[in-house]
Amino acid sequence: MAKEYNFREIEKKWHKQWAEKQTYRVTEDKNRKKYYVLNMFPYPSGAGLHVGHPLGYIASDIYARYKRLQGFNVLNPMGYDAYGLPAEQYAIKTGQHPEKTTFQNIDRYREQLDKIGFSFDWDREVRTCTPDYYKWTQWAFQKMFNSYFDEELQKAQPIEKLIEKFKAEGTWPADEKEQSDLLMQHRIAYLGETMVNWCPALGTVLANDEVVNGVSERGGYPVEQKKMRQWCLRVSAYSQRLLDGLETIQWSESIKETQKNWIGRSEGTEVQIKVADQDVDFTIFTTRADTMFGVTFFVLAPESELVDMVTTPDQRKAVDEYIKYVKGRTERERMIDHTVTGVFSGAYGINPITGDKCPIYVAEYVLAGYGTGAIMAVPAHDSRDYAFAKHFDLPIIPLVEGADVSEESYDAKEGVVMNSPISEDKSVSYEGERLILNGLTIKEAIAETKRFVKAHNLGRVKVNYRLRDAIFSRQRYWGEPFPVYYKNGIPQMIPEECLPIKLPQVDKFLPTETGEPPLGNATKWAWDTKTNSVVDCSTIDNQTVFPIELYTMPGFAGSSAYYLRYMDPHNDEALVSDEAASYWQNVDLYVGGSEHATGHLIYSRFWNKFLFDLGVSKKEEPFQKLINQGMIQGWSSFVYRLRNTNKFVSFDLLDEQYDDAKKKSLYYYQGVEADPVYADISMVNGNVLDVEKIREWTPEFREGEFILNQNGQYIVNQAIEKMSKSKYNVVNPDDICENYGADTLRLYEMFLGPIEQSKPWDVAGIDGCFRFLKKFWTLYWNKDGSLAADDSEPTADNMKSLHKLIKKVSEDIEVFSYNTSIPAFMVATTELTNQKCRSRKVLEQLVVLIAPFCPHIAEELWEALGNKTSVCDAQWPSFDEKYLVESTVKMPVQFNGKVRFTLELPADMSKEDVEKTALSAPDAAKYLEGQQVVKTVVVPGRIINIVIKPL
RNA sequence: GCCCAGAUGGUGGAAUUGGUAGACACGAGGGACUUAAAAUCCCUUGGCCUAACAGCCGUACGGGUUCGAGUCCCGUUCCGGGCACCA
Repeated sequence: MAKEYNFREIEKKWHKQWAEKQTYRVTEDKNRKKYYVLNMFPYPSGAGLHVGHPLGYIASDIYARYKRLQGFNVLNPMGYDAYGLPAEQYAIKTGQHPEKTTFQNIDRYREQLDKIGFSFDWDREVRTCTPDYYKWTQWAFQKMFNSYFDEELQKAQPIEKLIEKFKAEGTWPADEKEQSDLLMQHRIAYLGETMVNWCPALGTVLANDEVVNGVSERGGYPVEQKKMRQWCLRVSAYSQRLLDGLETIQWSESIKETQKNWIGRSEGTEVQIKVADQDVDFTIFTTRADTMFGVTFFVLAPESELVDMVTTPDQRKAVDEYIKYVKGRTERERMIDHTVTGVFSGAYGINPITGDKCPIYVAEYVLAGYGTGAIMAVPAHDSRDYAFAKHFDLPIIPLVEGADVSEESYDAKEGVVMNSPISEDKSVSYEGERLILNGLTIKEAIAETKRFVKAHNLGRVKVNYRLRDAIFSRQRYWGEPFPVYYKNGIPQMIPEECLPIKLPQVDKFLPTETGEPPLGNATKWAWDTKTNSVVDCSTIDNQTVFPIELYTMPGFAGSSAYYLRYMDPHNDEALVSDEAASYWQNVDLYVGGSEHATGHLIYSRFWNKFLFDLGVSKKEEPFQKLINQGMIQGWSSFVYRLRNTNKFVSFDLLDEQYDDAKKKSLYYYQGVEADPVYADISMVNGNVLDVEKIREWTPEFREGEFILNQNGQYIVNQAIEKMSKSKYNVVNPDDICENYGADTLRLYEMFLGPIEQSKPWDVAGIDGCFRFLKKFWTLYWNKDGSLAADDSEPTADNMKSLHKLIKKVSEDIEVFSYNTSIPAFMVATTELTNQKCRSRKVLEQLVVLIAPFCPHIAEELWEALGNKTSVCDAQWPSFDEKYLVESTVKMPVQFNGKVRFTLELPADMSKEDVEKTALSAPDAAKYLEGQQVVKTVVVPGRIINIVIKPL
């Protein structure tokens, strides 16, 4: 009786053994080299894991196991990003405490994860919502509060140093409030009056990366601009370091590019502009200093305080009206609608280069938050200035030879400069020198203008960044509370030794009736400075008892330094001990979705750089190598209901019409429009709906009438979409584990395609992987159920098959090309089966090779082969080229009446031997027969080209 | 508009990095075993032409370099991603 591949028993057995023997426990071991593998930890949602989640976990698990087999001490932890909006919204709806639902979800996640056989060290699990974890989030915030960014040193320094500096300068104010206000302008975590993205529907502010196309990323609600006092993190101070760091890490080019765009460095020039007939001047920022001769007007941002200063009395009314109009527009409107608007301020600015007086306008196309909020307009060479000039009928002066600006501006930075100046009297002389750019290329002209402006003190060279400070306050309940109380409106830090300050209980999770954040509902939320403890709000006297901050921290707070906590998760003295941080350094391999490119991956880098400045983190960059796993999409199924009826029509009976306005197809049945309704994929087989099953699903279907096609089937329409509960296209990994086993699931998820690519889940192919594992299993057993391995020496063919595989798999794993290893496994297994390989040596190494991919079957076979230890502690086989290469003819080609062919030979052969071997190789003989050797060329390595012609 | 990454059978995708394009898998078709089904195994499967052998064409399109191009260079088209009144 052949031994059956009973994956259920095998997997159960090894899950138990791994847990009992703590196979995946890791400790710092100075004698071994470390390797740190990390997945972006999941938010435990109520829907549980779907097959898309484990994709990255499996990929990193394979790598972690591979590294361990290579002798590295591998840290591969897992935890939960447990604070988040969905739990809070669920709490608002049901009254259930978010902690309860979050912990339930975590248990469910853990159960699902355990089934897949990951090598996580669960002793190191972290949850961002537990006090022993968020103590260190609060601690880091306080450190940021007590630090400033020293521009010269380009690093964070204690705020005390700045106070000393102010005292030495004599600029340190006596008043406590003034002191606080002054320091606020420098602290890395600071309280600022800023324009924020306010989302009324969610009742909270959002960070820039949480707003997409003017609506909230979550829920798609409108977002408006509002001025609020908020906690902010001075991320912008680190712009240059965030940019420079990208050069030192191995991330995909596209993510690096995204971050570069987000940071948005632009090198330019700031120039002082005097306002004519007024005692005011202002600064403009430009990257095109070469176009100073083409300036025909200036523009101020409507929000700029300069507007008020320069506006002349007769234009006051018009300007005020315009500002009112701008304020009435939402972020969204400004984004979509680019019609030209603006108003003349009545004032004129003097171009310091030409001496010309140019009108100053106020227009919303200039943004207050970037540069200086004021620009010089060069309509000939900037499309926005061009549109504005055309609209207000302002002059356009072309400055580039051959550029035609009659229809549109010439924005390119290529060409030769002219009209600069038009004539000598159009160029102001400074200390006897005039700026002359004619004949220079644009790039040369920029450099020359910079030099001129600097030399004559007209302005300065300036680098601007688009990256804004992160808004760090949220008007929510389910987040980290700030360790801050207010004394006469001045924020004070709760003493470090009192941390963590725990999230208070509330009876309602909504904002209070007076519009305060949900923490306003807490009755015990005041700080007593005498006892250093949280006390009842009713005792607030603003003498010794003060109100505590009502805001909570945003989602990225807890996820910004979690990788450091995994190094030393139970330490209550420090975020991470110096020993642990020194040993583990930083994450070697980080795996997660690319959707975090401008969120978590920026904040985390910022946070780590700050901790690096403090000496807590030992590496400037937290994640050395980053792999972005693609999304696994689901197949959504639609049935079509005739409008205003309860009739459902088979998809193939519908007439399709494309609607240009809506950019989608509409469907009709006998002239009646049919609307798509999601059907759960479990009710669909291929594209045929199980009508009986869907009737059991919901009442609307139970009563429904189903109009079938002529084959008596109901056909559904299918589309590939993101896997989501609401689209009823979720495939649960538990079902796959149940029917095929975790090893097949692991293998199949990798086989689906390149790890970085998004691809639809398609169960059809899973049988192939399952069949392979059965075949692999069969290789190890005789027909009677006994082990097939013996002590026979492997044949040359055995070694060739094995080493071909070792080479391929080792190379593939290094570059995360697992999907191409799997065919290699299949081929090798077939070859060894055909060779009737029984050699224990070969079979053992084969088990080790598959162990990272399919740990359960590997453990079982490893044990069956007589090993007492786990296959995890085996050694990764090394590849030896000598088994691979005999001489093989690569490719004969004909040209010019000659034939050239290439032989592949072992690498360590001498040049003479290569020639001799090549000419006498059996493969070559058939080509050489009756031919004359014209010339041989040995290509470096082991390729030889032999040119021959007929005798 | 600017920047980045892509395009190979019916499908997912291979191709030792310039050397026999289409590995492996799915799907499809045919066959074996079986009373039947499932499972398993074998064969065929880029296109055209052909009874077959053979032959020709094929890696989005157009050029180029090379003895040789899916791979390198130039141009075009299309799809995906990022940024976007950022001066």
